[in-house]
Amino acid sequence: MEMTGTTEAGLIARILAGEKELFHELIRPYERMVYVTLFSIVRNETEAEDGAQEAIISAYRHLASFRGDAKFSTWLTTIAINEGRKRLRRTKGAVEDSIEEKEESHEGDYTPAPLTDWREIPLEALERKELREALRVAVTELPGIYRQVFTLRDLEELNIDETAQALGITTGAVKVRLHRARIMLQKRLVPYLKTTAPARRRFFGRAL
DNA sequence: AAGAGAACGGGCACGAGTGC
DNA sequence: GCACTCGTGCCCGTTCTCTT
Repeated sequence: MEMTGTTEAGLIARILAGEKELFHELIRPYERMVYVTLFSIVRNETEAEDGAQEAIISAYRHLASFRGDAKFSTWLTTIAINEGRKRLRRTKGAVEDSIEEKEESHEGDYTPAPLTDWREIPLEALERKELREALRVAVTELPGIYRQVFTLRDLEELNIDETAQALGITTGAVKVRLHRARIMLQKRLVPYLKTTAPARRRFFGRAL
């Protein structure tokens, strides 16, 4: 997922200079990240796929406005988050940030077909299929503010600062939300983790 | 290779805000 | 007034980087 700054900056410059076909090369390493970010907000696969497409198109259209102050991935994540919030407002007809609320409508819509991305979580230690499924469900059921931080930080592996920038919150808030998200997940997954202590330690650290 | 300092991340205590 | 949620500030441990 990492690209060197020079290569990335060079690609962007060439795209802006007219080599539009290079945009695919620029965006490819981040496609999965955009989708997972969208999914963490809308919690609906179809909406996440559509939103990811829209976010990528939006990134292309607004590429000239990328100043390079932050990493491209952070900028792209912000676009994905905004797209997700827009879709959430549209589908719910509710106020912004209603993602914190219990989302009855989406819970009804949600189909639990496995996300490919979940197999790539640092869960090689979590051998049991049922545990992986339980974790996926547990994360899906986290309150929105915690789910977003957990997704960006622990699944997308953004650092604290990038996560804070993407969500428009302080680094302190990121740390606390992440800590609390892990504790919530821990409580939900205790029955599944009893026999996988090493995995528990690796994934949840001292929270367990 | 070893030590020093910086950077980063985790976690706790505390206070503010909110709903009952 | 109390319980609960949330964010801020601070401290501590770990990892990384630089210097000798």
